[in-house]
Amino acid sequence: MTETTIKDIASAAGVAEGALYRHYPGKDDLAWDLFKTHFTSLALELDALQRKHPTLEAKLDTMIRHFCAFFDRDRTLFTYLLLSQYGYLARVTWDMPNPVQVLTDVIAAAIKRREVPKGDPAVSAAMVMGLVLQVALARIYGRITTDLTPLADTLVAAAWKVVRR
Amino acid sequence: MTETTIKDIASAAGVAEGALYRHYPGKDDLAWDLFKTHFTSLALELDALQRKHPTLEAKLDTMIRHFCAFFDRDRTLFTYLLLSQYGYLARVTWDMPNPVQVLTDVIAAAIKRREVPKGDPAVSAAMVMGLVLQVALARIYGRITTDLTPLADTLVAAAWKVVRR
Amino acid sequence: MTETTIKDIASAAGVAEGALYRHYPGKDDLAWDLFKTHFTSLALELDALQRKHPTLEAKLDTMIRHFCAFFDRDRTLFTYLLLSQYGYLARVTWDMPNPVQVLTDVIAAAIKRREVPKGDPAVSAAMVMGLVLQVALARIYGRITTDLTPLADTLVAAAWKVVRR
Amino acid sequence: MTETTIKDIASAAGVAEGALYRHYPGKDDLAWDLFKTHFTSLALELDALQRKHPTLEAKLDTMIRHFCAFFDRDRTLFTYLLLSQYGYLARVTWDMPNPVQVLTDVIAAAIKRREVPKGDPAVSAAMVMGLVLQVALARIYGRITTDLTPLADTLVAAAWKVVRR
DNA sequence: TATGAATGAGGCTTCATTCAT
DNA sequence: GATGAATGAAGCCTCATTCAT
Repeated sequence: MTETTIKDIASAAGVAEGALYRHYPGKDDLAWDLFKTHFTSLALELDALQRKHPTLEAKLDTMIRHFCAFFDRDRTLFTYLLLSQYGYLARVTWDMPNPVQVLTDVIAAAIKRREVPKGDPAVSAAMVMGLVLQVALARIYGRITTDLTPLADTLVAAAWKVVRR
Repeated sequence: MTETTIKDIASAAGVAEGALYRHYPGKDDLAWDLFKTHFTSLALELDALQRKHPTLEAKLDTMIRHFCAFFDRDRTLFTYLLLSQYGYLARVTWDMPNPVQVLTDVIAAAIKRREVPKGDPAVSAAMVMGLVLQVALARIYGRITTDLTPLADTLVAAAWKVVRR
Repeated sequence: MTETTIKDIASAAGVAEGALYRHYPGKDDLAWDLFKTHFTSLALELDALQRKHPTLEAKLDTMIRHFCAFFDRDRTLFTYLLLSQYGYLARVTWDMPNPVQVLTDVIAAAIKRREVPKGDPAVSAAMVMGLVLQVALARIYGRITTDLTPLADTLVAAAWKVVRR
Repeated sequence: MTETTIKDIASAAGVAEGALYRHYPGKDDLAWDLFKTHFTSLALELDALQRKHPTLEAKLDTMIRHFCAFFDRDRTLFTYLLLSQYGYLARVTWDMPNPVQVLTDVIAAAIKRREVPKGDPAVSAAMVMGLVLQVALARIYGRITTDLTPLADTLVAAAWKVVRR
């Protein structure tokens, strides 16, 4: 967020501006760290969840519900991640835990074991991701007024249809 | 774009900084006008296209193909719209032509004439929108290497499944 | 006036900005010329008037009445001269016709012919000048609501007392 | 002063440009505050002095001498106040301490107790003010070379004659 | 010769970063 | 270790001046 100043962040954190520089070399590092931490966490959580289920359908179900719950629980953080993603996606490296990658891998595995038909898993993953994120965005901008959790069934069903191609 | 300076914009436009102020009151107005102009155009184009077709399936088909073609033709502009949307979506008023609204209206009409089952058209529209935009984003960030047009069939099929619920 | 732009001046004069540069090398020259012209004129007028009268008392009378009439007739111009004087007084040279100098000379002559007692004529001239100008200023800023002409008697009487020391 | 830049002010104050914005919202506020502070102080000082004396003659005497001393002591500040007054007089409100108002009140009171004849006190105050200020101005522009204090007797005498009408 | 759009230097202001306390 | 005032680079904007039409 370029329109958020260090002063804002510091006072939100309840410390003085200078104190932040004891923990981070600069503003950008701070923001990137914030993004990376939660982006990574989310990926790890999703991955842990999907491992508990054998089929893609069940994996999608648990991951999407987690997403919805996360959104409804901490909208501020989710919004931050969503709105700042464009600034940071370019520096997400391949070795970093990554929600999109988790999704892609899960789909690729399902294709391999013929649970779903062939097709670029990256495309499927993007479609599923978009499905959910855009609904979240619609909620943020008030085009939808329901929380995301009540929509989870709809989203899961849609996602499943999409990956089955 | 906060990281784009007036100087950058001016030199990209081949004029001096001051010249921009003859056309726009300030930087923000310039950026907003740029966004609004193309955002509105896109909505009007999509609307004109959908009117030529009777069924939702055909309407989605033509609109999504238009999207893909737009993306492949002018990636720079599309990227600008996509990346700057978060900053401007909040000031899009209900009377402005709006791609999401076009999609929503089209789906609502299809529900009314029982072409597709009931369901919140705003949610369906968001899902379809997300489907396409996230694939575009994946292309921008290199997770997908194909152009969008070759993926149009896939996207249309996915969108159609999603709206049928 | 630093807060008056060339554009303002041009449109007030009913011409385009560029046209002014055909007559003046620059903005400053224009403003200085405007000041000098009227400043000089005023001095010449005052001088012509004072010559018609033999005594200092009569000279002051006619000059002050002229001042008052000028103020009441063209307040805009007078205000411009008054408010811009500080910016230009420094470049008024000794050979330029100058209202203060006229006043000073007139007083010096009266001292010489013993019409009034000795004393620095520059000080007397300043006092008389101030007497009148500050009342004009009070009028401009609304501390006084009468025009200046009705106050001429008062001003003349005051000025006369002041120069008699 | 439009020709004084923030940089000038800052370096004159021995700080960097940005530091000023911790104390003032903007350049104009800074200049206005500087003016207001000293304008007000002067009024309060003059008022305190005049209260110590019973007659208008004595009040004028002490106030004018104070003026002269102020001028001779801090010519830079006095010049600033004098030259910038035109820009700020318009925003001097009636409830602000004001040297001209002090003078006006003092004269009005003297009229009431019949120390001096009737007449608009605002006009008398303007004349006295002008008397002194114009001599100060003449000093600033070099038309007079004496300091003001040696001229105090002259100024007081002139002022007294003026208010007696 | 007049027009007014374009130029660009220079001013005001913001804010990430530093550093004395 | 924390604070927050000071720093100063860099951005936005204004406007005197130029110049193609």
